[in-house]
Amino acid sequence: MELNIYIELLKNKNLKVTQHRLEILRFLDKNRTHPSLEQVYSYIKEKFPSISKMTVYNVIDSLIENKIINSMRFVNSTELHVDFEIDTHFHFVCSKCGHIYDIDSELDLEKILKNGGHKADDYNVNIYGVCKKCLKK
Amino acid sequence: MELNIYIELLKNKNLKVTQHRLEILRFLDKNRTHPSLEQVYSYIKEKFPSISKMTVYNVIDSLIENKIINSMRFVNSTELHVDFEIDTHFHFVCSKCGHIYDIDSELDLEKILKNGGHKADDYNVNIYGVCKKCLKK
DNA sequence: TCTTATATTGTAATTGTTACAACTTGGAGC
DNA sequence: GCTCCAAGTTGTAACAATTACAATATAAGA
Ligand SMILES: [Mn+2]
Ligand SMILES: [Mn+2]
Ligand SMILES: [Zn+2]
Ligand SMILES: [Zn+2]
Repeated sequence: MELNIYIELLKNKNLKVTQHRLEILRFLDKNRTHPSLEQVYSYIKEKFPSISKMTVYNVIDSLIENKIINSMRFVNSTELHVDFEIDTHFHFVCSKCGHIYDIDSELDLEKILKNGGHKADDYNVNIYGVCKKCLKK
Repeated sequence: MELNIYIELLKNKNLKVTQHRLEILRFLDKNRTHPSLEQVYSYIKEKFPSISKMTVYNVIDSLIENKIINSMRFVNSTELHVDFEIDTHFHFVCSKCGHIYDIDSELDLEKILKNGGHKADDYNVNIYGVCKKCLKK
């Protein structure tokens, strides 16, 4: 059963395996649209009508903190967005349709931070513009 | 008089030259620390004690919209930050001291978006980690 | 100086996030 | 399985960032 994937992700980080965490992980895995917390909450509420929004915040926090998922903010949005994909990639945000595209690319941090002395853990690259689809209209 | 620089920036975009806009521009030019709106408001209130926070939002909005200044959000902060510098560069955010460093680098958008069909206007690169100074402690 | 489009203001509403304390539950050890 | 406790969940309330809006004031062109 595929749920085992998520169970392992959690166990590897010594996180308790709860129904909420499993369902949120599954949702994020199947929906790679970079949903906001509100969107995660809307979805999860259908499965667990009595779930608290605080639980969504808590679950997401623990997943981010343990690097099981990624998070990002965009200039034009006031809320945190999350991404099941943790491997390095960029994002393209369309100002017309709002869609957030994955862009397969990565930074050469070594080169960029050359002799600057800073130690990087992570990064986000957000590109803003008009997407292919919207350009065709 | 140096204020002329800011007056021209505004006139070139057909924006009215107001004391508030001038003072906010001067503040951002002299303080390249990527302040949040709250920080801009705190400062400007000393010069214009009766200024409304809404004016700060309006001024900043108009400056961003007209590409006179830049704006960005960081995953660990809930508020918009602004930057007088509009030329392309990256940012490094220290998780210890919170300082936001400018990193002199740029993306090769052509290469990154190759045949993807999207049209980019702008981008933000945020790198997270521990800065030089904090590493020395 | 007059006029008008634009900017400012204050207030209130909305939205996103955090704090906290009481209650519940997963899973380790028996 | 049963017991126990650390970790997770819940609800509520506070707080913070942002937006909406309508009334008033002002910059700048005629
Ligand atoms: Mn992604
Ligand atoms: Mn900068
Ligand atoms: Zn689009
Ligand atoms: Zn630091």
